[in-house]
Amino acid sequence: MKKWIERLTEEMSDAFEKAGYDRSYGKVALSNRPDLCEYQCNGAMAGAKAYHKAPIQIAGDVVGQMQGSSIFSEVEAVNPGFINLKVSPEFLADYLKEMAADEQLSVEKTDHPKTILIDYGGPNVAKPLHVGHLRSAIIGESMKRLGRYLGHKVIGDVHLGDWGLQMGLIITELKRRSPELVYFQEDYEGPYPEEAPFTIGELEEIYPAASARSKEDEAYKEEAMEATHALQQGKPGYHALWNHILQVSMADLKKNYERLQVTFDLWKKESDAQPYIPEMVEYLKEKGYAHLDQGALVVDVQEEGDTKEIPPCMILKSDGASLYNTTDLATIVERMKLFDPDEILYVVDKRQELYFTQVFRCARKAHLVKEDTQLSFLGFGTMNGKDGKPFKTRQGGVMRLEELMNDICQEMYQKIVENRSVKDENAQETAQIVGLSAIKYGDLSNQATKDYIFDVDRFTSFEGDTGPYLLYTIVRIKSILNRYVEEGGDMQQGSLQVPSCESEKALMLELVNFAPAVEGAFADKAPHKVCSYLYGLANAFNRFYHETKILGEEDPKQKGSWIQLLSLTRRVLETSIDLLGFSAPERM
RNA sequence: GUCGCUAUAGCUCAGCUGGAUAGAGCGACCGCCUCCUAAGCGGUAGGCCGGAGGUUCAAAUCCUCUUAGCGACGCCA
Repeated sequence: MKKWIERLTEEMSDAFEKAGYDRSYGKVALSNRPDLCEYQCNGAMAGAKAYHKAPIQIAGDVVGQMQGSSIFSEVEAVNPGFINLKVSPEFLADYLKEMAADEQLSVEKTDHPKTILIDYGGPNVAKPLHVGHLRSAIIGESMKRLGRYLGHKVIGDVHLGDWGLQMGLIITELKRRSPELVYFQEDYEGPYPEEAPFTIGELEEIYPAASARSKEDEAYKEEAMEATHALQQGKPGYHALWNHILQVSMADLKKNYERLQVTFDLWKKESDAQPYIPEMVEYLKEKGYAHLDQGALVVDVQEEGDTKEIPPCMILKSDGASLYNTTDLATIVERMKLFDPDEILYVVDKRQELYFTQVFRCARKAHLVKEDTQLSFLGFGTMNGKDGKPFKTRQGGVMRLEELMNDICQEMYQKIVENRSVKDENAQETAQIVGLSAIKYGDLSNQATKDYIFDVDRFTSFEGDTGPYLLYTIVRIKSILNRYVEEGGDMQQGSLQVPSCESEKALMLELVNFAPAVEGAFADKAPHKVCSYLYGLANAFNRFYHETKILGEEDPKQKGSWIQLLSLTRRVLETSIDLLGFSAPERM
């Protein structure tokens, strides 16, 4: 079905054409003066120069062609040359009926489905998730859902960091604490125990301890580097330990991501890309893409037209060791081989932008990807505390994700309990749902690319532009619809009618904007566009709600129409929050 | 130093493919629960859109310069 705004524009373009002007001037846009009109067309002013006529004259000519339009009920030319439009109520109601009948709520699936691989995890094993991982997970998850809704094949990859010095550090610290373990005995030939010699809690304590020690003790650091190397060479005892670390850590990560309603299709890790490195390096050398510079193997990525110097992309360090770049490039090779994606999207901290520019250029230059494979970067800003500095715990340490979620959900629980007169057995569960909406909406409603202030008080205050407000709106609708059914109403009955009042029409006009909001959000990699749409829709509904006694309506036709409108509103709201990555409870 | 990002109401943020009177939320103030959840709704006050030039019939939006904050800039990831 043809998009709403396209239909309006088509009607307007026809009028321009009939009046003797180019139809390209007929572009219709949402009004920025809602007090005057619903939609507007500014084409008359744009065309004034080309036709050497006063804008108002052109506007008048066009308006003259639009009498009896079935799409617009009011058309008016005003100075200096605006064309103000109001949509015909019948046309609006008909469109919404189509929308309600459409599984996809009038969002068309793309004609050109792409395979898109999104990299939006990036946690390191053995380190707990902290708030730094929050944005990547939340934004990436939303992009994944948006892409799928639009018909793309989207693959989410957590891309675990499991291959750096951190592993050597943990092994070294374990050895220091429990040298008697079989993993450290040179003459031991296995088999190694099934059970890990540590819990996730211990692991999380071991890593920071090791990291701190390595900074003070040079010999210790040396040992850790050797352990890292030995692990990478496949030393059996270390490999067995690495496996334990991975298993224990992944189980914990999965639990945490699940709580965030963030799911990955792939749990690939840096180590998976390692086998691709030797061949890739050989290829880069052989084809002449890479050369030695100051002892390191690099690929030049400077391009004409650059306003600044882009340092070469380093493939191997001067000591011959691989580094992050190597792994990232090898990961691209691996992904191309396994999934042949049309696009790889990295959702990472924006400070890595230059780095990824280098990697992308290198991959493209060396033809590690196809000519038309897009490599894209969604760089997000820092999540700051109220003081404008990176978010910390009260003690000044790094805030663990689990801790943050517990705090917020606890806060939510208090509010729910305070608000309920009757005891709600599901209060804890509801608190989790509402808490998650607060966190996710709080994050996503800000532009991804900017730093933002995560103000716990604000997000837990539940007023205004927040996740809980949206959930509250949905719960309200659910409650009315449930009662309607309880009272013997039939949800299948009833047909949308022409709006009965101004606030109802406003609500209907909001509903129509669902498709462009979703499409725009995905195209611009900007989930906050869904948020602002959602907030506008919730506002429009609440206004309508306050003016209308839905269940008390005497006229069955009118009541049935409103029920249909509520049902559609609910679907749009619930679909939208699902695209953002959270859901609504039954009651709150 | 070079390059990039940011600057909009007291606070937190939208708006930036140029259009009419720059919008929300919070906070402040004033109203609204015999009625489907008041975690709601309506209203008032609050702005040289960092500054200066320029392009244009029209600039928060585009261009140049400038100030301030943040960030990135080969052997970390």
